[in-house]
Amino acid sequence: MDYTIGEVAQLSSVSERTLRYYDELGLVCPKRDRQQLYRLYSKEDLKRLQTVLFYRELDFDLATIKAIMEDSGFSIVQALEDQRQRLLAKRSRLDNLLHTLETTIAEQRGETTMTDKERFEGLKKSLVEENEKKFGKEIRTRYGEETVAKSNAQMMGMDEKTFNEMQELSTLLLEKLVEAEKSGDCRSPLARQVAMMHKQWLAYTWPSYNAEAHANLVRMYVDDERFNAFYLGKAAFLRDAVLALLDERQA
Amino acid sequence: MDYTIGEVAQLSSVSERTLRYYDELGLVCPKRDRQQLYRLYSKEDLKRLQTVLFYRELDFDLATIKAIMEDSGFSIVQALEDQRQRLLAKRSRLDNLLHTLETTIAEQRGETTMTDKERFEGLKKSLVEENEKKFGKEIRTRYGEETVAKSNAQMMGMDEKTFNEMQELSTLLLEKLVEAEKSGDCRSPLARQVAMMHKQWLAYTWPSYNAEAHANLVRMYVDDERFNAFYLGKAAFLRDAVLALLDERQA
DNA sequence: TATACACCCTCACGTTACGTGAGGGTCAAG
DNA sequence: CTTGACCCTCACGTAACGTGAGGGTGTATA
Repeated sequence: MDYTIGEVAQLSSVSERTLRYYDELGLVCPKRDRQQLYRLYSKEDLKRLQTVLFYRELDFDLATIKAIMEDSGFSIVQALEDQRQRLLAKRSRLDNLLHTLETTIAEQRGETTMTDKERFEGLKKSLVEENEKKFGKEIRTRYGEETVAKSNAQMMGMDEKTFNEMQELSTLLLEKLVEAEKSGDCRSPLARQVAMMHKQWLAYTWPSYNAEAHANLVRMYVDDERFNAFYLGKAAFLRDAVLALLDERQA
Repeated sequence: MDYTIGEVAQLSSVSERTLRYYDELGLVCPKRDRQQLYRLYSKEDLKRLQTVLFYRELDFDLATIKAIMEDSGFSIVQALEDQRQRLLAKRSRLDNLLHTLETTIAEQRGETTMTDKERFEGLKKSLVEENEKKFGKEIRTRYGEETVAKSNAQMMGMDEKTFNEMQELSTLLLEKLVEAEKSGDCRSPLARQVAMMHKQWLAYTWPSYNAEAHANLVRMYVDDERFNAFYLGKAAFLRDAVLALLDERQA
C-alpha cells in the first residue's frame, strides 16, 4: 500500500517541499504513478526516510547522509546502532548543557561563581561533530562507513584528559612538521619523528593500526586542500615522511 | 578585563564571523578600541553571548532571540528559567526519539512491529516549536515575553489527549467560522458560538483568561496575514464575532 | 629601518536546506 | 461544466553563516 506525498508529509511531519528535495537529491526516491506522475511512497521508502530523519536530527548534512547510505557496506541495522550511540552522546551533551545552565542560574542568585571558560561548557560541538561537518563525506567515500563509525565511536568515548593529550600531540606534531620540512629531507631523524607522532596521533581514534590505511590517509591529505591546510600546506612532506617510515618498517 | 574577538571565539567556540554577525544584528555589541576599532568584549558581553547561545541551541532564530532580549520585561534570570524548561522539554523529546530508535532496532530483529505512524514518533517538532518558528517574534513584540513564556510552559506540559482535544476544537472552530461568515452577521447565534469556541481554545494555552487580551489578539489576527491565512481569510469576521461577544458580556 | 608575523577590520560572493508562490494538469463530486 | 482536492515543475528568496580579498596597526627581529 503506497502513500502519496501529502500523506507522507502528514505522517512524518516533513514538508512536501522537503520530500521533493530529498527525491531530487537521491535520498528517498519513490516510484511514480504512471498516469499523473504522482510520487508513490512504499513502506521501504518510509523506512529509508526515517533513517534520513534520524541522521538529520543528528545534524548531518544531506550530502553526508547520502554518502553514508550509498556506501557499499551500508546496512540499516548498522546505521541504527550508529545513530543510537550518537543520540546517547547527544543526550550526554544536553545534560552537560543543563548543568551549565543551572550553574548560571545559581550564579545569578549569588550562590556560586563561574569562570568565563565554564560559561560556555556544553555549548561547543564535540570533536566528532566538528570532523563530520568538515570532512564527513569525503572520508566516507574513501574508507567506507564501517571504519568511520568505529573511529567515531572511539572518539565519542574519549574522556577529557585523553582528548587534551591528543590535542597537545596534534599541536606539537604541526610544530615539528614545519621544522622538519625546512630541511627538505623526508628521511631525516626529525621527519621520522614526525611520522611516528602522526602514527601515535592516529592511535587515539583508530581501533587498530594498519600501515596501508596510514599510507592511503597521508596520500589523501595531499589531494584534499582542507587537509593540506590543516597540515599548514605541508601535507606532501608529511606523506613522504610517513611513506619513508613505512618503507623502513618493511625493509 | 576585556577580550578581543579572537579570544572570545576561542573561549566560546563561536567563530569570529558569527560574532561580527551578532554585532551587526545588535545581539551582542562590544565596545570598540579607540585606535584600531577592535571589538572589545566585556564580562557582560560574555553573559549576553551565553544567553544568545542557549537560545540558539534551542533552535530560536536570531530575530526572535533579539526580540526576546529587547523586551522591556526581559531579565536574564527569567530567560534562564525559560531556557531550562525548554532544555528539559528537549531532553524529553530526545528520550522519546531514542525510544523510537530502539523500537526500530527491535523491529529489524523481528522482535516487534511498528505502524507507519509510530516510525516517526519523536521526529516531529512540538507545537511550541512550530509556533515559535512561525510567529515567535511578532507575538513577543505585542504581548511581551512573560505572557508568551507562560503560555509556552503550559503547552509544553500538555499531554497528548489534551493536545488532540485542542486540535479537534481548532478544526471544528474553523468549520463553524466559515459557516457563520456566510451570513455576514457577526451577532448571529452561530457567530457567538464561534467566539465562545475561540475563547475555549485559548483556555488551553493561556494561564488565565483576559477579555482585553482576547480583543487585542483577534485584532492582531486581522493585521497579520499569516494569522488571517490560518483563519481561512476570515480573521475580520472572527474579530467582529469576538468583539460582539465581549460587548454583550459587558452590557 | 625594513620585514615578518599576529591579529583585527570591512566587504562581498557563495552555500545549504529548504519556504513560498506562480502556473498548470488530473480526477471525482455536484 | 464547474469546483475543489491534490499533485506536478519551476524559480526566486531567506537565514545563518563560511570563505576569501584587500587592507591597517603593533610588536619583535634582523
